[in-house]
Amino acid sequence: MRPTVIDIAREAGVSLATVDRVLNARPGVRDKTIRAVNEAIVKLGYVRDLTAANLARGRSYRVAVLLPDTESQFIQSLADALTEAGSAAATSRTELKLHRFPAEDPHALAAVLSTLPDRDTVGVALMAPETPVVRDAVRSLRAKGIPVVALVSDLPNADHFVGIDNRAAGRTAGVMMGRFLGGGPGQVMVLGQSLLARDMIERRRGFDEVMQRDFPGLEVLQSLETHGSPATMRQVVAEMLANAPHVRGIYAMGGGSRTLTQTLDDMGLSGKLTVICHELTPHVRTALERGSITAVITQNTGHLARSTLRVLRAKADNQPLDEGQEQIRIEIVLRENIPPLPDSTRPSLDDKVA
Amino acid sequence: MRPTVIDIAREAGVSLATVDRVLNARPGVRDKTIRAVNEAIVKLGYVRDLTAANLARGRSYRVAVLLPDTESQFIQSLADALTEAGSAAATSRTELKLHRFPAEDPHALAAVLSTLPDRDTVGVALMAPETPVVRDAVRSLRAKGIPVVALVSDLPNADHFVGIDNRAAGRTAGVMMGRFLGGGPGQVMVLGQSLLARDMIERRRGFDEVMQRDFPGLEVLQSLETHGSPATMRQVVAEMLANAPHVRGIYAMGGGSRTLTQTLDDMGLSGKLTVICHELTPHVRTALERGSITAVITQNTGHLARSTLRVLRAKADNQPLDEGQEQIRIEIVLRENIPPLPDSTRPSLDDKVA
DNA sequence: CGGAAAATGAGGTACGTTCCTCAAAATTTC
DNA sequence: GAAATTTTGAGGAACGTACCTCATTTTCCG
Repeated sequence: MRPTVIDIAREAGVSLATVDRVLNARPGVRDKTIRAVNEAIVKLGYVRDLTAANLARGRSYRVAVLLPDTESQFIQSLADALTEAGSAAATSRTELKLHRFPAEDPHALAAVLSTLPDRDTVGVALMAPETPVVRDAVRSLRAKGIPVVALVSDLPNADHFVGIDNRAAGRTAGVMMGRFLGGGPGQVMVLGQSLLARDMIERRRGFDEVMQRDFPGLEVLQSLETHGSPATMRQVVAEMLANAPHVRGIYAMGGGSRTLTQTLDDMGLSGKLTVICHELTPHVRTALERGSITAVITQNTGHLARSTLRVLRAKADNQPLDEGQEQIRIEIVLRENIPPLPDSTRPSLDDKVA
Repeated sequence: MRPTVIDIAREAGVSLATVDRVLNARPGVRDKTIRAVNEAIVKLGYVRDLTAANLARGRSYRVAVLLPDTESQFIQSLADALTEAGSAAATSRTELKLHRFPAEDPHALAAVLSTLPDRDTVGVALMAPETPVVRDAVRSLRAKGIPVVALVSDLPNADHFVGIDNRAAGRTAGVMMGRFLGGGPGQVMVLGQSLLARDMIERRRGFDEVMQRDFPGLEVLQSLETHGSPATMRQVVAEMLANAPHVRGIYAMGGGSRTLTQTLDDMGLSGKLTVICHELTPHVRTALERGSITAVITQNTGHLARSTLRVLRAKADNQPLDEGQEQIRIEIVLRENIPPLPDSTRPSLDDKVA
């Protein structure tokens, strides 16, 4: 059997109360006694049973996640993943509340944030651009002792960032583009919804870095902003393709992949260009299968969601993180390694619904 | 507050004992009563507190993992990951025992397996080739109600497989090779330690599939077996390169990447060929950075380890799996997206060691 | 309708920890 | 060495669930 606090008390020759004081760093214990207890802990290899501890503490983790209400498949998929991770975590005293806020209204966001402390929320995850309002709201939460996690797009004053290294993601897109085009010659188009968000800037920087250094034979054209509007996208792409006769690749840094592939389809260019984009949404999946998108740089929303919960819980408990586990991978998806949609086919030992 | 069994009892108008019988599927309750309880559960949104349940059950998960004692960096990294995952899981009543067995001696393996039931092990994970001895051992464990998980290389009679889809991995390697070589012309060499293990066979199959279908301009040479011996590897590669003048790419399906890059270095070919291999070991990492390996298809050992534990626990509890989470990704690593080695740099709310 | 069988209730103990109170012992201070 | 202070001990209640026993009620069957 695993040793319990009682074993520690016996081994250290002290009472249970004292062991408890040491374990929970409560005052009123002599150094000498603390040492004795710690030695017993080491000697017996005691490991605190967190499930029992949480039960006794009556601790439960109320966590809030705030996402913009943009109608993007990626955000939708992230929201779904969060909801699922939340309900899976319900069995372990964790409760996740998902809020959506109007993307263009930072004040609405701030308003939601300010109500959280009342409902004893132990942590907040936030996907939002870095505006002064957001920055202040984050600061104020942290001042109240509530940890804040930045989701997908980093916020420098958050406690932790859950998402990929976007600079590296841009570099990865760069190598793929460069190698797939055989190093040149040719031109490459770069598209982005908005060139202001931190993640876009970093992707572009990483992409350029690699293209300049490793593929000087390829000319990277100026970034085009599409503002999330299908019409703009269509117009901008058509114009560019008309003016730049040697375009062989397109790097779509974020969003709008649906409109992009449709535009290319309409122009009869589908499959003729090397197209690299971000986020493996359902639509991008089929585009990959059809061959109208060549490669996708993506981050797994399930992983993002679970990591968010784990990190918030760890922060709430002031426990260290398993950095390796929280490192969100930059995944490269080609037609040949599209992750299968989950479905289980294995026989089980026993099929009763427990 | 979250509803508890007591609330359910009150709501359903039955006693606590009855609720308990329903929750734990014990006999002696009328259908009508079962229905009433379940309605109360739904109505109040009751979620069983697993931490309390496990505590009450006195349940603890003793899990055994068996790895061959091969001195491969991949296996070493897997062993490390398992040990780490094991100690992280210790706080939640899980105990992992790691066994190593002589790779060429299936009987030693069987011997270890047969001792496990005595020590009330609730599940076993196993990385081993599919021999008759192993097959029987697995069958016998399952007959005793102990779930068995196949690690890295699949065993058809296991309860679950933790690892990547090796056929898809081979296909992925194929597309990368094909595209990086611009579709041809040229020759591609394929190396494997042993062409008998299930994972190797599947990788080869996937690779060929893609090469034949999508890159007919590239000639894939016959697979070469290296048997894990550096000398053989060296000889085989040298011979092949001498006989096949148009080799532009090498696909190393498993193991021996260290010897391979060294051989290429010695021959002055480093960086001149497109080399794709498997598993991001420390050595492969540096080879990627130096440019002597072009791309790596890998599976994350941390993920493998954690998934193994989660799956075994779920199987032991007869609970459903989160298929999405247990899906091990086929990761593509290039020089530009090498995952950073973990190190934390964020400021924390508070630095005390809790 | 009576008796047997099945279903339910009441109550208790246990899991390993937290956190509390109050008393007793040890140590420090003057 | 007595008083003040600090440290320690003993014990108990609680967290939410599991699982046990024994008594009581309800239902079923002939």
